[in-house]
Amino acid sequence: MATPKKNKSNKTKPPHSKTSERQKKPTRNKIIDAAVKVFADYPYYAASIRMIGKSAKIDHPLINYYFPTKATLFEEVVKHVTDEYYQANITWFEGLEKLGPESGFSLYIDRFFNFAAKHPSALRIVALNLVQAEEHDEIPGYERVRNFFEQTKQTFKNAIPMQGIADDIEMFTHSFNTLAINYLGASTYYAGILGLKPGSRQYLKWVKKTMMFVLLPQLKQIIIGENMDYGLTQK
Amino acid sequence: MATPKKNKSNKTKPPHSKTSERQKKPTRNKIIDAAVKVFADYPYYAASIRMIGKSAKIDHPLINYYFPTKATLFEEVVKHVTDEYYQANITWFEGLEKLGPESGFSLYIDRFFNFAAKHPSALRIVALNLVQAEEHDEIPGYERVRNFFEQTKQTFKNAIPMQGIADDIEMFTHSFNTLAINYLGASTYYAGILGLKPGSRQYLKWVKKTMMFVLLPQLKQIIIGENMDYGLTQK
DNA sequence: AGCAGATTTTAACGATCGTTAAAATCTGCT
DNA sequence: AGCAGATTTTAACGATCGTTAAAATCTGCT
Repeated sequence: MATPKKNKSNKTKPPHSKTSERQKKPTRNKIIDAAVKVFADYPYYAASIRMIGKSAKIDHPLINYYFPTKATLFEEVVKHVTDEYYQANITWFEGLEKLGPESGFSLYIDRFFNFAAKHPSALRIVALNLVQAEEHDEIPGYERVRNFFEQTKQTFKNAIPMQGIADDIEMFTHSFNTLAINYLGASTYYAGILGLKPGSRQYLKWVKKTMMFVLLPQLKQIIIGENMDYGLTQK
Repeated sequence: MATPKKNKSNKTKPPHSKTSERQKKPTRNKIIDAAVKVFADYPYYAASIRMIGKSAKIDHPLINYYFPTKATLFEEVVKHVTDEYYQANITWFEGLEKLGPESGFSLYIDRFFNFAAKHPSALRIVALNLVQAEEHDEIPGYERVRNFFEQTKQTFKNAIPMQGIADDIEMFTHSFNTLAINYLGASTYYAGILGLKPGSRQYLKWVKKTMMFVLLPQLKQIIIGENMDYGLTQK
């Protein structure tokens, strides 16, 4: 079997077409885009190469021409969506340091939700593949799913000046991520039990209200270093 | 195909054997037990009848004799583990009303963790099957998974006298459940990113600390009806 | 002992899966 | 025009899936 030409080093540009550069969409990109959608709907083992082929409107063996195995494709997809998320996440912090905890947190959530509405796949893919059997082999791209939390924690630490102790910051970011992944990545479930539609303004409003209700006090504690002592100090 | 004898109405007791009643374990129970384990490790579509047969040490078509379809078996499993959880959850509240929010919450979590250590399947099965594709058919037992949150909310409301408004209680229980399902039902993931072992004392200590760190202030607010005003009041 | 029904085993079905091989077609260059 | 290599299509593979049918075995009763 011939291997596909690596079109990185020898960039054979299309003669600067008027339509957007992204418009010139080679097959490989079509496959990635379709795979992102399918893997956002089905966990790794339930998603199939044939589903992706159908979604991309190509014959499914063509996928193996660009990605030798299903595992390779999934890794590429996880890399794609988590990188996208990682880059966006950095921008959500811009200017927040001037705002104080409450309005800063509020604006951060707004930016976050705005991204999630446009790119729902990242959180869904993480949510779908986060739970793993203890005794069995890992899913191919699982290392990247695992890094997801660590990345956001670092971005948070770098962006916001904090006096809180490291443990508190870790507890905060893990809980924020967990709630975000569930409420946005599994919105069908949570909206369902609330009697709302997953993408509706009402539901997103509830999620924001809930995340601020639950996490704002702890955020204040971390940022300003106050010890409000909710009865947690042990000594 | 013959249908299995319903051994509910005509209880053909074994002649009160010395060994425990549960010891007399007909095939049906062996299948349920094996299915609980397999469905706690693999999401619905990834788990197979053959895995369950192997785990129960029976030939796999025998499963179809007791459960006509995989869907029927899964529903039975979800019913089994959520009922078990529901019954246990009620007992965890016993005596808490005398204790005040902090020590009460602490004791509740201890009881909860104790149960989760002995019966890890319920939370794992919920965690594994909670995320659903938006456009496609539901998993067979999904209605019961969905009811899971509603049940615990009602138990909480009945057990603890509260002055908090309904919205606050809903935000609290949903967030508690979400964190509990993730931290205990997907412990492999979270323990992994913390560098701890999923079932270790250290990890469980971290989870408890985190849940109290995040949720105790809100619990106090709900129970005693105080309005501590973390900057959330809007009017 | 012999029967009837319950239970278990064995074999096989059609469907779907990821992957491979080979043929067919397209593309850019001489 | 004709070639070489890249890309796409077609057909098929072995493996696994849930389910069914039929035979084999077990169980309790007369």
